[in-house]
Amino acid sequence: MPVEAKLEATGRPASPPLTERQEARRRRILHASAQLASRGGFDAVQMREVAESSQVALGTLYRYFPSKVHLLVATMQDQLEHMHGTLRKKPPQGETAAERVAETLMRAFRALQREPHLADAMVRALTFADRSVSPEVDQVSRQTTVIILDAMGQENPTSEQLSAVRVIEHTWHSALITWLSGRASIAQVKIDIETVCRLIDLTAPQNKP
Amino acid sequence: MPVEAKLEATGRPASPPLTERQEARRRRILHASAQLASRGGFDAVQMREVAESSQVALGTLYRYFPSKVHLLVATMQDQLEHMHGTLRKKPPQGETAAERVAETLMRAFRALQREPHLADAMVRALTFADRSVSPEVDQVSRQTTVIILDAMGQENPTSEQLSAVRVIEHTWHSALITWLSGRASIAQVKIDIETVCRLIDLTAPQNKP
DNA sequence: ATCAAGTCTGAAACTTGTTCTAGATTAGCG
DNA sequence: CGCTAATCTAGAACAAGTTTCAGACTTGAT
Repeated sequence: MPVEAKLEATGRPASPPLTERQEARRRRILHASAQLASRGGFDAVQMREVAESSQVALGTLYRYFPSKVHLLVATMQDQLEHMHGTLRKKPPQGETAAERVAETLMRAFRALQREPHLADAMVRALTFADRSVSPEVDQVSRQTTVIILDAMGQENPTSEQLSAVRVIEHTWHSALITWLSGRASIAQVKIDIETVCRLIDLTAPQNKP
Repeated sequence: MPVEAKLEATGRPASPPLTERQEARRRRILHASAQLASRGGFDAVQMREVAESSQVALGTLYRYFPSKVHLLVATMQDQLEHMHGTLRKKPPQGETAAERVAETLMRAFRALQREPHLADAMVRALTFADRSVSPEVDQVSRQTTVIILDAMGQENPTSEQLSAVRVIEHTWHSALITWLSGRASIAQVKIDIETVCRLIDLTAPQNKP
C-alpha cells in the first residue's frame, strides 16, 4: 500500500499534519461557519464575517478553505460526523431494512429541522458545488452511504443494493431541498422517503439469511 | 373562478400581457442566456453580458428577471417546453411503464449531454434557487411531472404513484448533478434511473386494466 | 395630437466572493 | 540561540451580481 494513500480515521486525506494552533484555527473557522449559517443560512455565511468571528485573516481563511462552498461542505462533513455518532447510539427499531433506513433518515431529518438555516446553507453548498469540490462532496456522499448501510445492517451489499442506496441518497438530498425552499411539507418528505426505501426490500437478495 | 388565477397555455401566470416588443426582448434575453450558458455553464452567464448580447440595459434585464437564478430557471422552462415537444413526437417503446419512463429520461439525458454546459447552468440554478424562486421552480417541476406521466401513459395516477414520480424526479435531478460535477459516469446514471423506475411497477394498482 | 404613467437606457454605486501584496510571526532545524 | 522557509496578518484591489437614478422613449387614453 502506497504511503501517500493513507487516510485518517475521519476519511479525510492526511496531507500535511496540522500543528496544534492550526488545528485550533480550523476548528474556530468551522465553528464560526456553523454559527453564522445557523443564523441566516447560506447568505449569512460571509467570508469576511467568518474570518472576523474566528479571529483569522481573510487570506488565512482562504488558505484553509479555498472557497465559500469548500467551507460549507467541510462544515457539513463536520456535522455529519456528529450525526453519525448520535445515530449510532440509538439504532433504529424497524423490522425490515427499509423501515430502519426510513426511520434513520427521518431522524436525521428532524435533527436538521432544528437548525433549518444551517441545513439550508450546507445543502445548497453541496448541490451548488462544482468539479473543484468533487473530492469533498464525494466524501460527504460516502459518509451518508455508511450511515444508510449501517441502518440496513448490511455487511456486504450487492451492487443492486448499492444502486438502491444511491437512489435513496439522491432522493434524500433533493427532498431536503424541496422542503428547505418551501415547496414540500414535512409530511410529503416523509412519504417520499418511505416510498424510496421500498427499493431496499425490492433489491434484497433474501430477507434474512 | 377568479380572473386573476387564469393561466396561459404554457402554465405561466398571465400577469400583465406583454407588448410585441416586450415579448421580443424577453426572447432575446432567453436566447442570449442559453447561448452564453452553452459556452461556459453557470459562470459564463454574466448579467452584463446577457444584457449586452440581448441589446437591453442591465436595469431592464433585472426588470424581466429579478436575479440570475430567475433567468436561468426561466431558461430551463423554455428548454423543457422544447424537449417535451420533441419527446412527444417519438413516444417510448417499452413494454412496462417503468421501461418507458426510464427510456424517456435517458433520452432527455442524452439531449442534455449534447449541451453539458447549458445543462450545468440550468440544473445548478434550479437546485440553488431559494424561496424567492419557488413559483418558477415549481413550474419546472410540474412540467417534468407531466413528461413522466406522459411516458407512463397514466391518466389518473394514484397518490402512491405520484409519490413514486416525485422520487423519480428527485433522483433525476440529483443524478444529473453528480454526473455534471464528474462524480458519476453516464453508465451509473443509467443504472440509477432504471433502479428508481422500478418503483413505478411496484406502485401500479394493476399492470393493465 | 397631447398628456400622464409606465418603461427603457446608460452609468455609477454598492455588496460580497476572491485574489494579491508587503511585512510580521511562527515552526523546525542546526 | 539564530537562520530559513512557511505561515499569518492587514488591507487594498478586483470581479460579478444587484441596486439606484436621472433622463429619454413608448404606450394608452382622452
